[in-house]
Amino acid sequence: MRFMTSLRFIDAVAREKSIRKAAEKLAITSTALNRRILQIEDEIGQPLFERLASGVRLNTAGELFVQHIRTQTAELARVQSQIADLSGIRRGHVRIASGADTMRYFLPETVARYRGEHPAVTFDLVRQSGNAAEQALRTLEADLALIFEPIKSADFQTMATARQQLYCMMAANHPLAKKPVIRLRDCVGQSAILPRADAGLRQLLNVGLIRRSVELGTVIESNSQEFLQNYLTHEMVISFQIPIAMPSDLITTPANDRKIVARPVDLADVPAGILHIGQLKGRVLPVAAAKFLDSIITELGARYGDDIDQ
Amino acid sequence: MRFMTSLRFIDAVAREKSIRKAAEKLAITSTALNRRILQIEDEIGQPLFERLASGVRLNTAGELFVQHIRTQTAELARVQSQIADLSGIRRGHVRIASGADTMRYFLPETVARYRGEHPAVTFDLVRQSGNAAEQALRTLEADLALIFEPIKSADFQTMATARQQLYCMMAANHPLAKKPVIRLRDCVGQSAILPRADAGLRQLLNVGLIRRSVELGTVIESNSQEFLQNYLTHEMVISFQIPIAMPSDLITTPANDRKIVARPVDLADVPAGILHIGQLKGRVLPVAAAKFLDSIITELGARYGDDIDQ
DNA sequence: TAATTGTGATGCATTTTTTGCATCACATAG
DNA sequence: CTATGTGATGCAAAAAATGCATCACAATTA
Repeated sequence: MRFMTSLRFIDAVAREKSIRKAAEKLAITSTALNRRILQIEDEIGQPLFERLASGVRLNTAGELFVQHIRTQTAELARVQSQIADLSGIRRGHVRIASGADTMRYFLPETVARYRGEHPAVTFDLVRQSGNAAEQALRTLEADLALIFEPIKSADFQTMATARQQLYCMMAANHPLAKKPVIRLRDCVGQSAILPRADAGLRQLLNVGLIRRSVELGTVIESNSQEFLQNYLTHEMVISFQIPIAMPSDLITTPANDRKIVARPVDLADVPAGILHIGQLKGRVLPVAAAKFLDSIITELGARYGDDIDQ
Repeated sequence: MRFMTSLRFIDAVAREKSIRKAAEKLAITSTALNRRILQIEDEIGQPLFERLASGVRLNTAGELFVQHIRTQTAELARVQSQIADLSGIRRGHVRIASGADTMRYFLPETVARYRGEHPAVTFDLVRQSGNAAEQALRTLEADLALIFEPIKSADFQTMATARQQLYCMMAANHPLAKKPVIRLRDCVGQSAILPRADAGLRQLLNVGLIRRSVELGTVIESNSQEFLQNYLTHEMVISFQIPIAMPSDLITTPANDRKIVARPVDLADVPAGILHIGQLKGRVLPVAAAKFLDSIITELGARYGDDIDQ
């Protein structure tokens, strides 16, 4: 959209906090970019950026204007998506910010199914922390966010939730694998490998551990779920995971021919955590994004049945 | 705002339903305008207008896009107004659609007072029927509307109301002028000059006349309030008016040195009508318009005290 | 303290885009 | 069938945007 060029440029400068850096990203010279900004400032009647020795920074007027640019950009995308839908073929671009949990299996499967029906819809999938995902909704860099506990921003509008019971994971020949349900006291003295403290799952687990006065032998911490899962076959350790971050058949299929098994942790020890699917409060999503949200909710319903809300 | 040019042009074409006519209004050639439209349509990926022999007409996609243009334009005005307010001097432009009642004395006085405090704010005051005023809010051609009974659109968000008792007006030497309060039965057989049937006041009066089975000798109908008022000094007739459409001192000042007097009609005969002040539902007004709305409410409060709501 | 590095701003020539004129193709009304 | 209106298009002129070279300034580094 040609008429959005100047606005896009200003948004880029605001994000980069530097005209030269933004110019590089936009593949134009700083001269041209600088001129466009000066022109808009001239039209507005006052500067939008403070000029510092190290670059630029939005002033109050700039904050207001950039906010306007971002909402208008999102609105335009919505209208375009709506117009494209008129022709029968759904087009559009859906931007999702999510934690690592859903990036493993759930989103690949759900996106693939949706794209099977609507090949003209493209996706951006950004893995980031819950805080960053909420922030991405606010700056309109993302349309949807999937966040596993906790939600901090008042701007987050939950459109659906899924209760996720904690599962204990281990090698199939691990002693605990014989139990159908794991109690935390069973884990006393076990070596454990855990996600780092900033993960929602870790916080959920910690609360349970403290309540039951159980201490784990935490031998490894990692923010890579793949590392945690693949390590289980190399050492007799336990780990924890929520269903949505596990291969879809790991819980349902008998464990005969599996190297890794998952056993539920008793809900009395650790209550189910909540996966929140939501958007920026008050925003009207583009058709493509709104329909993909429907897909997510349908898929969650098929998987977790009664554990879905809204 | 340079970046709005193409959008403004499209809006103009949509309103004129003709590229050549719009081009003339915009003071450019139809060639240039036509090219801009083709370019936007190309970027959108499908046409926005149907080409007819007599001009052009928005198709469904165009309707959506033009709606977007109008909200975006209004939003931009809001942000600009907000930015201007940061510098201490309030700037902006307020567009008001209103019936004739408030255009006579109320709006001139209220606008003048507001401009006394904020000379950098400019105004558009468009006198039109209630229906047209509501339509102007919807197409974002107006920020505020003042409508005296009835409100028809669900998109109209009432921000304040003022109860307006009906007054009977006549020459000071008219027999009815001796009564402090007029009953409808007093008017039987009197010659009356009335506003035309599309005015809210006329509808209000009609309901009372039917209920009390009173028939007036309607000798003149006119949609010019000035005509009605000024005619009172030339013939022994009565007319009706609401306070907001009368000079501010007509009711309060003793009638000794007046040629025309106003007497309230008993509320038991004709209930008070409601003057609605409102905006398009859900819209966030520019600072200048929002503050002027405050001025209106303050002014109504000063005049009519307890008869104000919200 | 002086040199270096990084920033945004600006004059000028070049490139790109927009505009206007003339004209076409088409539909409708007389 | 003609006259009048419509939007579309080729081409040259006008206007706008861009890139290069360079300036002025501030912060950092030697």
